[in-house]
Amino acid sequence: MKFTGVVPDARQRVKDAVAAEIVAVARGQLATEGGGALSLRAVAREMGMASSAIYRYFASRDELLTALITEAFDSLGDVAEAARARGGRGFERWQSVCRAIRTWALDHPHEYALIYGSPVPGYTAPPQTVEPASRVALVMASLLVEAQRAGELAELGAPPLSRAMAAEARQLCELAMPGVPLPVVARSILAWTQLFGHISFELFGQLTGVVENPEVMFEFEIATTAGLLGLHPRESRRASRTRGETVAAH
Amino acid sequence: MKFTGVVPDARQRVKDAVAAEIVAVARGQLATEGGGALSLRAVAREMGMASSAIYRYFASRDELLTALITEAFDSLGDVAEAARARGGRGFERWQSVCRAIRTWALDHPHEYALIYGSPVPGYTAPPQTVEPASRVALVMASLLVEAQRAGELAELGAPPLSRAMAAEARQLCELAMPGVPLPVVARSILAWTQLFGHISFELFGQLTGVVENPEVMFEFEIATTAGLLGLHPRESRRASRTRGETVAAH
DNA sequence: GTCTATAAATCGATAGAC
DNA sequence: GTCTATCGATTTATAGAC
Repeated sequence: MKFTGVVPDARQRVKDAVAAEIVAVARGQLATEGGGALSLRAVAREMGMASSAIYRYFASRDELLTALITEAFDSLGDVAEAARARGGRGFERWQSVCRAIRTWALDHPHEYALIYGSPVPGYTAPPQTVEPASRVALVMASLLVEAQRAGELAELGAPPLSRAMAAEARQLCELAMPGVPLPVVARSILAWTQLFGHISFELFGQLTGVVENPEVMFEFEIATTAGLLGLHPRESRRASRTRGETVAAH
Repeated sequence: MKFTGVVPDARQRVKDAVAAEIVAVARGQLATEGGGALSLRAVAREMGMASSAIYRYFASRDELLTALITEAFDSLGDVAEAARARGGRGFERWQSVCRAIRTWALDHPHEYALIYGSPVPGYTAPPQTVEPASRVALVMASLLVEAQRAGELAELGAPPLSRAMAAEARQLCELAMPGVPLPVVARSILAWTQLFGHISFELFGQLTGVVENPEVMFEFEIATTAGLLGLHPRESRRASRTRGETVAAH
């Protein structure tokens, strides 16, 4: 009943389990200390280990931080992909994904702060974090690609993009949103920064005293940015298509 | 030529000057350490003082942090108000203020991170920071109030707000934007979170690999959100007013 | 109002025994 | 693979001399 070689053996599995527990404890300390003050010793203390033992699993504090960051991005990516999978079509799916992202952020405020807040001073994220970090954005991009294919994107009647902006949009279109009209690509970046702008403001306390109920505001923002993209709720899609809506943009 | 009593005397002026220098040195250290790791001793070391001497000026680390935060908010508030003063009218002034805010952020990335990034763990901002923090938002609100008065706001033809969103907008309207139509008030919050969402993403590195030239993107976003508010560039104002533009919301 | 000295902690990382 | 011990640093904050 023992395996060696290709199959990870028991030794390796135990090692992985301990590493996972270290990350879990570190994640818990994120709440009280913040990412910048993450301490290997404190993690070891909480686990009842000697601080030096941690170095068998993570070569440095930065490496543990990297594990935390990729874990957070992957957790958010999972949630976004799950919301896409069960989110219906068109506007409803867009709404479902946006809500899922916000809910994840509210449920994991410190992990959100770690990946979308101020960068940890003295730490630079290694290239391995790029792929997990891009998952959420790719989910949103895929929604627009599929909506376009399904004919669910209303004509925008938007003013033409500036030459420079068109170049930006073209690049991103080829990279992640093939087939989507350039004005929609351009606006999708706006929707993206808007979405996370709201969440950051809500989570970091900038909305207190300004907005009574951030969720109400969030729903309004989802609907408005979706409208900017030509993603309309089912019942009003035909109406808005014939209206020929436009918004001035250089 | 000496005054005492109501007028701050020389002694007090010297004290204020030293306090200002402490804040200035601390501001410099923000760059390398980040707000969470701000150290009174490091400030004292750089100034050639004993660490204990700092306590004559700031009772604790948190108090120095508060000074840093209010200073940053005031600095940004000054810049925004100056941009409003010399920014022309309508769309051009909106553009001027948005650009000024972004420029300030790019010029003061660590102060921006301090006030708009992840909250410093274990620190809660005292009430005195609220007023400086609200200055930027009030500048943007005042632009809309004046544009409305001057008849520079195009009719939106926007879908009606949900009941809850209308209540939010009404409250904010009475608080900061009297006379501005509720749909514009609602969208102004969207524009606000969008603006800072872009800046945070740009500054915190979320745009790398996605947007080649963030400034191009920013200009597009300014134009688009301004359009959402009914603030159009001068030459196209009449055209867009007759188009009766709409965007689905709710 | 600035200094020295000190208390009582914290930290990352390494060496070497077992 | 975990331990003890250690190096060399860091920190906030206070006490008390001058």
